Amino acid sequence: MARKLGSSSEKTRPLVRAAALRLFARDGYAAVPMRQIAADVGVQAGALYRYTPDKQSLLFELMHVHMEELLTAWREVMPDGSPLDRLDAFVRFHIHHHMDRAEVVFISYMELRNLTPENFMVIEGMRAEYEKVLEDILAECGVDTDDKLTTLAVLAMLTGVNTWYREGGRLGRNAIAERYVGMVRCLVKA
Amino acid sequence: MARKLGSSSEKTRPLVRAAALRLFARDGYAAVPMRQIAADVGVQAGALYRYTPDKQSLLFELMHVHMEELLTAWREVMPDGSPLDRLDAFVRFHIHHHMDRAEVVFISYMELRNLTPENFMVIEGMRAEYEKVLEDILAECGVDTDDKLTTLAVLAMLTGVNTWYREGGRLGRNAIAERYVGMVRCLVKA
DNA sequence: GTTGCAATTAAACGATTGTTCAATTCTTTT
DNA sequence: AAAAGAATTGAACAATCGTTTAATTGCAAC
Repeated sequence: MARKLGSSSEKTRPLVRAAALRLFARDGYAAVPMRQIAADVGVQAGALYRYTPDKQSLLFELMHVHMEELLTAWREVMPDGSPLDRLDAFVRFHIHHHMDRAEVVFISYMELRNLTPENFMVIEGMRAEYEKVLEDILAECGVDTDDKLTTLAVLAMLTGVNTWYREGGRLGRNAIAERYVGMVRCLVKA
Repeated sequence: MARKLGSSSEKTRPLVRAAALRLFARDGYAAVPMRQIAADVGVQAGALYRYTPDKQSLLFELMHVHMEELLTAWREVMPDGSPLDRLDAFVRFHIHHHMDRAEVVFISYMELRNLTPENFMVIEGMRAEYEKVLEDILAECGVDTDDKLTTLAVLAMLTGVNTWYREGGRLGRNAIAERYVGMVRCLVKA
């Protein structure tokens, strides 16, 4: 017996999230009034509070769901092969993810300081977990990971794609990913 | 005949800038009330308007002065040697700058969208100019810069140091810079 | 069609925002 | 010491913020 989502509430909730995501990404969390999110959904401000307890939860849930999806998506894609294969796979995964989910990725980097301390710790923990994924792969590839410099440098390079990639550019998504694969391979061999 | 800076005004202006810089970097432009900047300086909110026409100008001037100093500082340091020498020098310059002036660098990346459109265009132009510096060096080094991917990847990698470096870490500033020099050299050779 | 509940509105709340300004204090000059 | 000017205050401004709530609408079941 499938659970029906017939109620208006269940149809509107995703719209609220989508509007918050779009506006937070465009103008920044602090600069977006609840009234503007409401207007985007086509509703009055008070109605939003049926779908979220407050503005902070709206931000936190966007980031939390995203980080969970990021971590589980990698676990599903992670191959069993050699360390170098895993590194290539990680680069492709990271690049594609950062192009496909540009808005929520952007928020997850930019709005960290607008989280309450408790919420920040949760997200920060998951971010560290993801960072550890790359660190372990690099270590298996023979990179010295005593200090995190190489790990952070590679991650910064890869994450940078999020700030400049726009759909319809000259290079296709796969071409971009392969270019990054090449660069990371080069860094690992040295 | 040297111009004296005896007036209270000329002594307070830098304090206002310093407080704004510190607070904008810590909490974000939109989250910092003028009253908090005033409190940091040890003054009432109204007094701030002797030193800045409005809050936006406070942000813009911080970023504008910074970008000007960044561009002129490079011109003074830029060596005459081979392209590869210039590349090494640029990496060292960029890394040291991003460690030394962490707060204003951080603001210049994070608060772009809180600039008015006119102010944004000014800063964006200077950012593009700085990007062009690296692009030209890479081109001279034989890197294919038809698309900006390599340039942006290198720049993102280098700029990343701003997010994790903290004074008193395990690695010294020079050691960090030389590690980045090594990585960029490796990327250029491939 | 009436009852009952879910969803929404419109208005209001107190707090806070950037900014202004007359009144006051401080500093310098004469 | 008096006068002038600069600097600062403290109060007020209108606007806007996140959030609450009583009243109203919309919709489903009987």
